Amino acid sequence: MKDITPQQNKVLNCIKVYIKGTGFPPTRSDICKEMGFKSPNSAETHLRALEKKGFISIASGASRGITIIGEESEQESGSIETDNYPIIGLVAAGSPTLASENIEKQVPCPSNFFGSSFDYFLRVKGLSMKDAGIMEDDLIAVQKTHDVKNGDIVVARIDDEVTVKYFTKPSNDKIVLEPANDDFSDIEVDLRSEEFFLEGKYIGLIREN
Amino acid sequence: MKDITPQQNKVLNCIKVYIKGTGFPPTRSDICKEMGFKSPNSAETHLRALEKKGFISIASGASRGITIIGEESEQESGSIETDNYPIIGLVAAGSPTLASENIEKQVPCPSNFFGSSFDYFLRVKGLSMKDAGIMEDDLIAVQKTHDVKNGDIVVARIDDEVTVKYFTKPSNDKIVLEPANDDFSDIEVDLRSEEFFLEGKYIGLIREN
DNA sequence: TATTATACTGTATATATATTCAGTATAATA
DNA sequence: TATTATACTGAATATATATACAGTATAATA
Repeated sequence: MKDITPQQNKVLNCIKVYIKGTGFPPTRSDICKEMGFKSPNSAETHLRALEKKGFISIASGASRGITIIGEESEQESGSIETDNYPIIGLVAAGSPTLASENIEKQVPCPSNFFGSSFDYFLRVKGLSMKDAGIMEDDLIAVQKTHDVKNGDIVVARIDDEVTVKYFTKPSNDKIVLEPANDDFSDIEVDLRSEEFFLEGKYIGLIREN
Repeated sequence: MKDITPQQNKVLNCIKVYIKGTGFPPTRSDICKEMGFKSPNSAETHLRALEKKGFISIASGASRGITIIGEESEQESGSIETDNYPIIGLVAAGSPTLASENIEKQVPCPSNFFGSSFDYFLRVKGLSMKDAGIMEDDLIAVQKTHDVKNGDIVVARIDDEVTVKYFTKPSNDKIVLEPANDDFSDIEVDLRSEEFFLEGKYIGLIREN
């Protein structure tokens, strides 16, 4: 990061203030108004200088395409590593992808909250794991992994159907998914004929009341 | 804040994800690409609906003039209001005091994690609330309050015994504490003869596996 | 001394973008 | 039944905006 000049610093600051105030970056013209410039090119050259020095990035062709770089780590002393984790709706059919249209919202959560790391929250539908204390609309923290043991609670996909169950693999070509509710029956998967995909492992649970 | 439709929620999230990724809001066209729309007017009408319902504001005439409303903490890059909350062991006898000898450990947690604010975590002992999905060793977030309604799950103390149960107050001098497990019976408290203290209200739950 | 970076004004323009208008269709509501 | 909200396609357009080009001027390098 090269040295910033006082004037460039003013411009950079004016951009930050603008974003804080409006939620989106300024145009060249906006910067002119804020700084008192009379030509949009004044803003342009400052932006290019700031870009060259690594303080901002400019999306080519896009309007208001200014991104402030390196402002993530403004953490106070003693603050904890917090990340945003997406909540994904457990749709009956289809993979719980991280595509934006499936994301209910992002929630902040300390990354080591459940001991093990995890990748996303899945909103539970149905009561098939009721006796394990997993209720409808609970959020389960899911770690994307294939490393599961017998007895683990897993998120699995069978023929586009996503489900949360106890995992057991009694033989090499067979997997049994066991619910924790007498009203439901075991799901037996023959790996020779059926498609089975392990989405991940249950790490922890959150219930918002 | 009126009800949001699932599709509008998807659009709102797509905007949030876009801002998170780029640092500036999307254009109508950007939203179309993300959502798979073929007409910019699809994005436009969704934006106007979201604006009408108070989820966003739209700056007239400005490009990318979308501001997410009511997400202040997430707006500021990275820093989320995180507090340390004590975990208190639910000992059979005695009040769940915040005295240091009762504090198992402090856990970091965003202060608005469960919607409502809360004061401490209580580690659950026993299975009396099993059918409500509250299992042994779960952590329940407790808000110190006396403002409870019939049907709320509360943390109560009767003669030095602390318990978690459903709360009902059928008459002015009687309180019934109902377990969520057929193996346990209701606790009826006669306020004229017995000591009853309401420690707080159940706000949410965390399970570390 | 020539070159480069800084710091501007002023004009021009291609295009990125918001926004309106005209439709179609479905479900919910009054 | 008429109306409103939702959920889209498709086309058209005024303007908001990035960006290039032509200058001027000063200070700091090499």
